Amino acid sequence: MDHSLRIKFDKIDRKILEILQANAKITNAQLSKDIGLSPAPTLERVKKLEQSGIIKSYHAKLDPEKIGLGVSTFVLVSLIGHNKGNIDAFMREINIIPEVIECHHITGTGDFILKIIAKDITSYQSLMLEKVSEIKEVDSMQSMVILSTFKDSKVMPIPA
Amino acid sequence: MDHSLRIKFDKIDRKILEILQANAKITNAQLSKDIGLSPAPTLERVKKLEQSGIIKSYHAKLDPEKIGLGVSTFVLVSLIGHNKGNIDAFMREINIIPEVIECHHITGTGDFILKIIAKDITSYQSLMLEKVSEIKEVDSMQSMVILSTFKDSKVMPIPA
DNA sequence: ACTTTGCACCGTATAAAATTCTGTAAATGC
DNA sequence: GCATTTACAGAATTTTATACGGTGCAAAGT
Repeated sequence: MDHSLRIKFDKIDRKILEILQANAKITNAQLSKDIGLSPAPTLERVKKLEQSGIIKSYHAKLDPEKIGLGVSTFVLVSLIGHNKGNIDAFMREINIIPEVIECHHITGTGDFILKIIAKDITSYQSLMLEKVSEIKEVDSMQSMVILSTFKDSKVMPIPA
Repeated sequence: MDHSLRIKFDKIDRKILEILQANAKITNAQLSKDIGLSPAPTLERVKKLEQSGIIKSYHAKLDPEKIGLGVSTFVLVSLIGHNKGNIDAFMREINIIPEVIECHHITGTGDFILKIIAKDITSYQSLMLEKVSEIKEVDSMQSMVILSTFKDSKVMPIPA
């Protein structure tokens, strides 16, 4: 059974999605020009894409450096047990740490991969020691510090 | 020398940034209410944050499943050489692959970590075989398939 | 201590944008 | 072929963003 309801969208919708991923602040008038429709049906399509959940939300992207966030990392985490209870407990703890931006359950080496952002190495260290490694379900961790980011695209390629 | 020009912003600006990260589509009127100012200076602050580069851009977040993107992965990549020429060549190749959403240079096990998104396992496989592993600077790769995503916050914590 | 300057704010007016409404044409189903 | 539905355009309306003018406060200088 397929829970993720397949909503259909055509070539025009795809173009709308591409444009809004790259630039959410475009006016409806400009968007309508770009896709070759009048404003009314353009807006109608956007609303439909929002209501159907294809467009989930809109976000401002900030410059981490300029807001004083100098350290970003990926952390591979192994749990002591792999049962659902442990995973749920871990998730709950992770969710209340704002510095943990992402948390994915993965195959391979570890069990989870986290993306963490902090002010500097010092605050990163205390975050890890006092918060993350204090979670009792956590067995081992391996940090990968981001030296530089070459690509950080907010535009997903939409299959035909 | 500090290239990342430290722009100063106060408590109100911080609140604006938090709100716009979580919801970029908020109206200026509502935003002004939330922060306790009138619309005019609120807009002024937002514009300043945009011009200073603290706010880089605005993006629509889509539901990957609903646009037919069922497979997301992190890939650790080691290069054959670690000199600048090799890294630049690798970056150029990576940049033209739309399925590679992110590319970070990291410390630790590998040299790079990529985030890749694809339609299904089949298309992921052919992407990896025909595009990524064809890049001649690539030595080894290790894929971690995302089974599920528990947290994907677009809100960074802003240090005081 | 007083003045001056500059900045951040507010209320209002204007311009632009989003949204709604109405009618029309094309596509779909019977 | 006719009825029904869907998607569209153009115009009217409402909402929102933006620009302007004036006010108070705080910091800097005298």
